[in-house]
Amino acid sequence: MYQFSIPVPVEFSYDRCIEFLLRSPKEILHSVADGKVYKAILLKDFVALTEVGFSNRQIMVTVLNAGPDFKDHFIIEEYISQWFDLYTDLKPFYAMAQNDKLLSQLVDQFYGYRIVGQPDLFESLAWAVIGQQINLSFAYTLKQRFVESFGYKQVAQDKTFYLFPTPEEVARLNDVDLLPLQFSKQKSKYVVEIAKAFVNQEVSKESIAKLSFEEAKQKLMSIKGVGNWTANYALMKTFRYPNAFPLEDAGVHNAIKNLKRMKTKPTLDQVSRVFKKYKGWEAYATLYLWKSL
DNA sequence: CGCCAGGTTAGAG
DNA sequence: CTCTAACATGGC
Repeated sequence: MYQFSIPVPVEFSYDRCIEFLLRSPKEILHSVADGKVYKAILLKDFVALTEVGFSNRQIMVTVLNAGPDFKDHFIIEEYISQWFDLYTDLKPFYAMAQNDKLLSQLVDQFYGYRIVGQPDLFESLAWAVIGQQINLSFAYTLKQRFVESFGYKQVAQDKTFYLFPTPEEVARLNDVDLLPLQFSKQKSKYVVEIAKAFVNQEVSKESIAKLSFEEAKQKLMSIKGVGNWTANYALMKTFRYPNAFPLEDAGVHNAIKNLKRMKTKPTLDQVSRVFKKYKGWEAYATLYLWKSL
């Protein structure tokens, strides 16, 4: 095995991020045991089976199936840094949120909680589409079936590691494959459309990373099935824009309704008005509002 | 049984 | 540009 560590910012709580990783028992792309996370990470010609722990303010990484001469550890370091959003400086966000009625208590209570994301763009978009307009529990059921059916599986050291299906694999699918998993026709079509966009090289993480925020959003929304909510979800979870904002998100609406003790959910216009205060930090405001639910 | 869920699209006004 | 119906199925 091969071990290395990653230092973390002061404003980082490993425990809060683990809480998020534990939010569904049906999660299949990682497992948590004894405070450690187990996840398969795809490199160019190697599936790294990693164990992630935390001590002395450092993320401790063990690549279970690599030798001491392992050369690609920096790729895994980059992946994990993106996964836990270690590059974002949260000081300005906390300074703003401390004085905000809706957020002050939340940022105090969940200090150091970061947007645990998806460094893989296809996974991010496909997962967002899977979660469109259905409850989270059912969304995890669909994801579990999808990954078990079309993803990569490897068992090692008593644990099962899965990789999300690749665009190449998903581009070959259609209704006949996905309807039995209880995807709707619409969801099935969208997921395959997205996969094809990757295979056609119409979109890729690298090419979209070069664009501006607005251009990236438009590019993502040009894919059928990717609307404003999904595009912003990916901009937040994959590209790490702190100003990405899924305006239509039902969770955000419910959080505002609860915190402001409203009788009904706010209109999109009211949500926009609330978020005016969070300009530049919409993604993190969203995260902490979600956490309030 | 009814309402809602981490929405999107196409079409009408 | 904004509003609406249709999509579609489980969770509670």
